[in-house]
Amino acid sequence: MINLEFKGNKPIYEQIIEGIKLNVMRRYLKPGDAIPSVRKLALDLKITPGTVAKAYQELERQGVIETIRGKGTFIAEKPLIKADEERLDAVRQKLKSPIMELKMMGYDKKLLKEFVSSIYDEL
Amino acid sequence: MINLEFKGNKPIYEQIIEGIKLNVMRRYLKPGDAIPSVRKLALDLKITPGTVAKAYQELERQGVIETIRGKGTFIAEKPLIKADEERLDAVRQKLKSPIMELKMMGYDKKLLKEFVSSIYDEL
Amino acid sequence: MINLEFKGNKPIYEQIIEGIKLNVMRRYLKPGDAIPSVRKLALDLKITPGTVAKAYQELERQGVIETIRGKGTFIAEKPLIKADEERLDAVRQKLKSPIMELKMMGYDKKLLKEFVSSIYDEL
Amino acid sequence: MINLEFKGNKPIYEQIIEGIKLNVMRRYLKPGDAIPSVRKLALDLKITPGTVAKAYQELERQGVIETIRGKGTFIAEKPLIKADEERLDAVRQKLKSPIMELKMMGYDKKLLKEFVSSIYDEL
DNA sequence: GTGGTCTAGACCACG
DNA sequence: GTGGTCTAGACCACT
Repeated sequence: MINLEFKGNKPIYEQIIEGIKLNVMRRYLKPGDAIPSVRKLALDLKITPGTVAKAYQELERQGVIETIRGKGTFIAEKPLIKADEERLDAVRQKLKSPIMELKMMGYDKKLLKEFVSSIYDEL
Repeated sequence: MINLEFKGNKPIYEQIIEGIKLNVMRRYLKPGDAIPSVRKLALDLKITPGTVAKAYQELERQGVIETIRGKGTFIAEKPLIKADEERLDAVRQKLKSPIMELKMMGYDKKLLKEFVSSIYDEL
Repeated sequence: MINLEFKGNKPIYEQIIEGIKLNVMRRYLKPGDAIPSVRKLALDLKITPGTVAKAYQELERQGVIETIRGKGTFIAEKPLIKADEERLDAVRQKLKSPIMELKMMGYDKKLLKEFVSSIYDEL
Repeated sequence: MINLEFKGNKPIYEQIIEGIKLNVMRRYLKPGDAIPSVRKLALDLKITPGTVAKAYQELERQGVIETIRGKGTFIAEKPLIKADEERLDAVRQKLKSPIMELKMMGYDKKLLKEFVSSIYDEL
């Protein structure tokens, strides 16, 4: 369900966050669905529970999942993230540097659009 | 010439790298131009020379600048970064996560393209 | 495991790089094997961790080793260096001057080949 | 007569040394021939006289050239370098690291020999 | 003057 | 525990 890449700089817990989000976007996980417990997912992914817990905390903070004490963890009713100004700006910052690299590689606006489109479709 | 953000978690040396690239893209720095010496830029930015040196070394590795022993550092004749497959893949990975966030916010492909276009134009 | 020569003018971090490569070539270190942590190797070699870190980063850039965040550093699955044109040209440049010296000493092609063969076998 | 490469790590004075030696090996400069004065060569190469002086000093130390006070500098009668143990060992050391890189690139002994042969022929 | 290397410490995020 | 980053100094070779 989630593929981890241990080499590379991306923190494991962030990969879990994105993995869950990907499952939501692809409708493999729907609002109300249960997701594995911290312990179970940790076992499946062969990592320590602390790392999974960190990911779940962040997902809950973002409103993607909800934990119900004694019952488990579930996909939120509206797992969409609100596009508020602050969040958009953060995304803008994250996009800035790779787009700059593409520009340095000689990519014009058209090529850039195609490039991001192809990534969008893969999700 | 270069603005540093000490708060964020982006390493200072990376901010220097992007700052120089930005100056190159905006044609404030042209091929053959000298850039500030390691020590001078360190003084200007109020950081240690080692941090600037690290940034310059990475820029040289990428072919953006060239250092001439005992003389200084200069913008390369062709400060373009080679668009080899490996590098493109790295950029792809970097773009993936913010694009995913936009998708989670409900952005469709058209909005995404507009968004990245506006960032591209700012550079 | 690694012998350092502090007198010579060869940077310590380069000696570490070559030392690791030597261990890989001689199969003392195999793909997947862990190599000493930055701190441990620094203690062993009686140098500062920063110097070891610099060596490890360059080795990773060359694809010889891989670091896993929070876990350690390991020999890559395929610790071969890619023989792209750029790298071959760099090696060519490095070989040029010592070969010229041999020629000045009266070495002909046959002797030269024997000489480099004997070095190759030592590795 | 001598081509300098300002970018790249090789010191200018070493490039001069090798340049003179190359001219000797190719018989463009023969024993007894005069070579340019420090000042003239410095002007030609557009560098400072100190750098040329450093190169000439080293060449004289190696017995390749001879300075006659008030008359100028000349190619020695026997500009061959003696192949003593010490010097051979130094060359061996210099060859070691690039040969190791070739081995890491997958070069076998046969390929290595061809590689050095081609360099030898270029000189 | 220049950049390159190294030391001896420190703090941080990650697992 | 791990590696990554940064500081505040120092010494070196080169031009």
